[in-house]
Amino acid sequence: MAKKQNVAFKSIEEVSDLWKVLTPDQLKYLKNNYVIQKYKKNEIVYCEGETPTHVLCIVSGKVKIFRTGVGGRSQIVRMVKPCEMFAYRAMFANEDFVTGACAFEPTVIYAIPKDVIKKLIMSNSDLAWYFIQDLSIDLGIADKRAVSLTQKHIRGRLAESLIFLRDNYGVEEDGATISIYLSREDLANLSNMTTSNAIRTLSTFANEKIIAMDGRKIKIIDEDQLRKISKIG
Amino acid sequence: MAKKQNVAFKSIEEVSDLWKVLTPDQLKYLKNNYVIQKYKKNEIVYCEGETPTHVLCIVSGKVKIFRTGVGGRSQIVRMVKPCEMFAYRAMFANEDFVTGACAFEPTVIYAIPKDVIKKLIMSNSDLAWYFIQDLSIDLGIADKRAVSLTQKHIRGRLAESLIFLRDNYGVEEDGATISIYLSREDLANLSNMTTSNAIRTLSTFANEKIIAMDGRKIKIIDEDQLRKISKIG
DNA sequence: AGAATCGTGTGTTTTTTAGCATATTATTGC
DNA sequence: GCAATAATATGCTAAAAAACACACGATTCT
Repeated sequence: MAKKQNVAFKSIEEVSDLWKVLTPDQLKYLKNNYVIQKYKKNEIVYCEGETPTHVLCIVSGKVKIFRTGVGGRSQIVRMVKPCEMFAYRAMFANEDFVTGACAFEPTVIYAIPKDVIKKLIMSNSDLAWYFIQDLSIDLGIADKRAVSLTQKHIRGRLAESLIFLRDNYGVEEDGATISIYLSREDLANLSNMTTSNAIRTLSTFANEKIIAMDGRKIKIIDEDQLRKISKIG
Repeated sequence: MAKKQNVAFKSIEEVSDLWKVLTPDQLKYLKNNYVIQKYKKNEIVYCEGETPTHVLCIVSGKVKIFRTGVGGRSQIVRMVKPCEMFAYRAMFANEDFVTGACAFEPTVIYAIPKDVIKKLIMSNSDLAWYFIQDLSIDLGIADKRAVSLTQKHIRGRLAESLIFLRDNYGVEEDGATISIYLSREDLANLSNMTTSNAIRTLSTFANEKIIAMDGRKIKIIDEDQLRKISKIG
């Protein structure tokens, strides 16, 4: 805590290749009109029910998008990593947020006001096409996830989550440890199960030498087996 | 079967207000480039794994979008009614279909080739914005559905489906009978339960005077109670 | 018309998973 | 450094839902 961190962040056009489709004038307009937001670990970015005002783009850090269901039980519906955008679904649909967002770790975000992003989309068809593609990909993921989460058994759902985390966040130098450390509760909320069952099933996987655990670090030992468990459900 | 039906269908700009955003030239281009498809009851429109070639717009009829999960169990992920479009998600995401589509009843569809709709989107920002909105709305519905389907109990899920069907397809002249007749199996696939449980729970609702049934016709008698059951899960 | 198939309805059993209780170990705050 | 709190772990019980079995009426097919 001694040194005040005052690192220069990547500029907005470095964060995402997306902005390469903008004309010089459009890029200038964007650069004059975004703001930087910083969030601490476990800090809420926005809440369910709020009205969206900005499209958000992660510079560094990780964010979970969750929805509170019956009896306050929370489900993680998406996870966002650097260079990815979020908070645009509700804005584009002209709705209030149906999900909340919370930083997993210290996170830096570029926030682009609603009217700025809308003007850019309406004046740049490549940018519009990007969002159409992005939303279409997300909707496909949501459709697949809904079926997995409802039809697979606990082991299958947890295996799928572990593979998802590995594919999305990558692994550390050892080539096996998943590069994101989730609490058992988050892992449960991502896999549609109770925390107890997440803990229990992780232990079983460890006993079966499919994974190894060290606190929140999870190392995938037998990926084939994990994929098999995910597939058969 | 005696008379050959050769009714003139609504023209494409009558089917959806969407096309009002097109310029006269764009509308002409569209009208020169779509084809009509007809499907019988229970006929497949497209299969999981196929490559999309056309955006589809329902003129008349009803279509279910489903996904086959673990052990061949089918889940209905969306339902489409007249004036609505479908089959565009996979196309825009540049993926093969992750879902299949099947006509509930005799259905007439206008099919717009991929390159035609893409050209129109790229040359008309209002059209692009329409699809951005539409996809955003669908993604919100998918997010909410995933949580409902996983967290609510059988009664809550079935109640939610019945309300969804009423809100989406409306009611008949009596003001209570839902204007779509699904098999018990489809109702089960929509509500993430087995056919037996759909049948059983419908009977329970009928005994509790929340609904009344006559074959596949379902009449909602106590809407407040149904909404309550859906809400508490 | 009769056989076969399909959709519907109902009871019973078994599996899966949530819920709860409780212990133990980390982490955080003062 | 120590108390308070949160996270992890594990066993037991109860509830929910699937699976299975079987009966019956309505359609469809030949």
